[in-house]
Amino acid sequence: MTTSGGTRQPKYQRIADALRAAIRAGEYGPGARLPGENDLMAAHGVARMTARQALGVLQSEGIVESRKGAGVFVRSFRPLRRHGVQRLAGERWGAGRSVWSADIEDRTLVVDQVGVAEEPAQERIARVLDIAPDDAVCVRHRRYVLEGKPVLLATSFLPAALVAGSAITREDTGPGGIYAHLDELGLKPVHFREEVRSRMPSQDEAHRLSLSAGTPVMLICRTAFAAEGRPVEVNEMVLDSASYVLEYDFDA
Amino acid sequence: MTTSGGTRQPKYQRIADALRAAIRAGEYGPGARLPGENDLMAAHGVARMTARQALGVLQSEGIVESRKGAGVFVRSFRPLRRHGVQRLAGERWGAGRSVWSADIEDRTLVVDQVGVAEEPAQERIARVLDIAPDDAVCVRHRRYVLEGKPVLLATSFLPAALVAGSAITREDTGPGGIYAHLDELGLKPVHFREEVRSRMPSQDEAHRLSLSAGTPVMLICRTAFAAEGRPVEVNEMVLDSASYVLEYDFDA
DNA sequence: AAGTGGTCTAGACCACCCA
DNA sequence: GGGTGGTCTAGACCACTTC
Repeated sequence: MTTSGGTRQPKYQRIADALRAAIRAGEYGPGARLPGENDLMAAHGVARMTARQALGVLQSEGIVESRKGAGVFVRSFRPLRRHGVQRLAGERWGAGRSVWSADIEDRTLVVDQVGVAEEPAQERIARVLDIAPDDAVCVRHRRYVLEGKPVLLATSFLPAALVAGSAITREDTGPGGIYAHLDELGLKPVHFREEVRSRMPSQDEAHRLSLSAGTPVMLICRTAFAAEGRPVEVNEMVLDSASYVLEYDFDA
Repeated sequence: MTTSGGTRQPKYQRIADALRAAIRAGEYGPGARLPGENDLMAAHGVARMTARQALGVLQSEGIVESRKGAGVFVRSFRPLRRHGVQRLAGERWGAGRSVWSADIEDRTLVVDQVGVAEEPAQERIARVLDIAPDDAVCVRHRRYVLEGKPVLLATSFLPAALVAGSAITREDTGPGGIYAHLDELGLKPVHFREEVRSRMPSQDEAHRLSLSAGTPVMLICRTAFAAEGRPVEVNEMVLDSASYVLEYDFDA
């Protein structure tokens, strides 16, 4: 080992580390503009691509966001809180409000896009709903927007045989939402299972949620069960992870 | 506009799209090796950095993984299932299977690293535990490993005043976990709250969990409450999102 | 030893944002 | 119009894996 030895670190990492430390120290607060590519080239004596790579590190860590022609800025977060358990308490959807309208704090979620279709069930959906593959399912898609920014994509699947002719198959379900209508059909959901994952978004998801680089999505797959364990709905949700905190309360 | 016109797309995106489509079509299965930088340069007539950028897109989407000196490979996933509410898990609601059926279980989690310390409480911890800032807390850190791969970092915080002298303050707690010992102290947890988020990992987290690029972490902050709503433990967990599916079961 | 991905340079042109 | 980030080139050397 020579005198110079030690842990060799790439230049772009050193630059990224310095910027990250400065951000953590509060030198650049939320929304602040970072030194640009030209600044970094001059300050550290590196080529353009190296300065870019340094900024790319922070971007893919999700702590920084670039705006074309404007600069690189520190991101800020103010997540919504989603209550997994109480939000589905019977009182709430019995009273004629949609479950989502129970959402949260002083900011309001708005449904932005709605689509309803009848399709043959994909295999994994058929398995969960306990129906034959290619049996028809009612597919309801919605996008939710918070203060102009899309934050949630939701797709519900219901066995078409159960909901044929009901308001569930129409774009505007009227008051109460899906669960109130299932109740009217004698299919009141009494149990729920939610499975939560996280991954980086597909291109399509990133586009539909206007996600900036370095922002993962959370996936919630919720299955609603009526009496006797009969699955009546599968709801696949894609959430902007920068906009949500999920909360689950339960007893030992 | 010339004959070539149309929607202008960057070359690296076109290349990335082609590779992604090939992977989705099953042309490259899990673990398969993709065309390397040199292949892409030749096949598409682009410079090295452009080929690299294309592969970088897939890497930060988490669907591909590069191994230095070896190549770029399609990633494969086999997540563990973590049951948030154990008492309700099982066959009771088993009429419909879960979406990620097949896989899992029978693989064992092993604790890899343990550390115990007494420290002044950070402000956010003090607030949750309902103690004064800088009151002493017992901090227990653990890392869990699944088949050689670290998948979970957990840090527990308990008010030092409650657990002083008990086995909880020792590295080896002996038989039974923390909750059994809390029970012996008359502080049996009867209620839990879990808050779930997701984001890209810090450098430190990525290193301790051996995460490859494009892999977010899930964060679970669990608070345990004893009788009368008294908070007795806060457990902050950092999970490799590629290794976990969280499941929550609850009644309406 | 040959091939791979990782780092880095010194240029270039473009589209976009803001003053 | 001047500055910004986004794309792209044609080279180079290195550390690493694989054989």
